Amino acid sequence: MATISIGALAKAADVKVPTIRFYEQIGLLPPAPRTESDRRIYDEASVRRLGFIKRARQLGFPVDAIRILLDLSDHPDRACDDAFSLAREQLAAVDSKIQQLESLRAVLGRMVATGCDGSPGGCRVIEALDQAPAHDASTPGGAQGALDRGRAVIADARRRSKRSEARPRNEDDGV
Amino acid sequence: MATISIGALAKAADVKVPTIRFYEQIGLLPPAPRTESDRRIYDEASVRRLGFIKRARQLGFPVDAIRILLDLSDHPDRACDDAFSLAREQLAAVDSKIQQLESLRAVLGRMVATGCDGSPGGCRVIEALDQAPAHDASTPGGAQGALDRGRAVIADARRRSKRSEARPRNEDDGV
DNA sequence: TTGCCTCCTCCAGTAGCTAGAGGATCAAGC
DNA sequence: GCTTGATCCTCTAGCTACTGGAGGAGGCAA
Repeated sequence: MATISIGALAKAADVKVPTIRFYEQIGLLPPAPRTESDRRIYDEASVRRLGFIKRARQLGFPVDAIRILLDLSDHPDRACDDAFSLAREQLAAVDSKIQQLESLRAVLGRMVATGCDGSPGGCRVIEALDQAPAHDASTPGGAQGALDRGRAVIADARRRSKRSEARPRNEDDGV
Repeated sequence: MATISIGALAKAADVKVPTIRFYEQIGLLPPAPRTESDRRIYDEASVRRLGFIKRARQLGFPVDAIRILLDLSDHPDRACDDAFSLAREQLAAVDSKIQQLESLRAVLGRMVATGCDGSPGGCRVIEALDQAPAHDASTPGGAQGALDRGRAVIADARRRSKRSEARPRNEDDGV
């Protein structure tokens, strides 16, 4: 049977050598048989398996999911419900990431679109970060809520400090 | 001046306590002054600064970018070109991430849409991962190229092994 | 005083690799 | 046979941006 080295496998599957060792370490790839001089040897099946892993990673499947997918791939007789629910989950995760990123893009787009007039103290980007809630369509009680909470906490502290002294030690006094 | 504890600051800015210490550690927040019993004390400015950081993080700015943004925010007299190019870069990064995710979604969508007929050995998800290039519109010489490379490397190894013996030691022989 | 809460520092862990140190082995050319 | 450069080995640490826990000290109300 034709065997190849780890470097050749890396080239064949377009994956870095340390990544292959890493996959072996975390159990995605089985421990490779070794030569007498302790070098890993692989074959065609290894290329296929590593390719499988790489494609799954490209699709964003987390390692734990890939473990299950590999297991299912090794046992094609089993029902494939698990594979389908993993794919569905992954699809849902990708969908929600896209939505999040699109609302980010809207905010960033507005920031950038307002333009920079070069006037001192008038940077829209900084201004936006200073004041605006970043995006809270999805987070009830989000940024604005945080601002309110902030003010409430500070006011509270102010009230308390009138009654009992806080005795702060700041950077001025010695060290 | 009203001062608050780290816990109160955390609540005010809706950030976890260890995160605040972490931000201090990496220099996003200045070292907080301490009480006599070594507890950190904060004020309204801290709430604003932490809010600034939080909003920037929500927009996906990396920490290094936030460092620059904070610096610009501290010196409003400076030109804000840097802030704008950071925002533009971030917008571009978000855009490209969205594009990548959308092509992923297409592949995953096809996987899921073909449905599972429950027949053994016929799982479309596994099949797709086994064979199909995941998505290589953006990567010239991507998955298909890798398959070809794989075959070439294996063929090469086969040829070589005919000439010089490879003497592999596999799991069977002792140990 | 008791008990609970918050705070402190330090360390380890998360995901998925990637890079480097320091050393062994291999293949090719002379 | 010897040298040279490529490749391989293990082990460790680093990356991002936090998060959680251990073990101990301080603060506050009843």
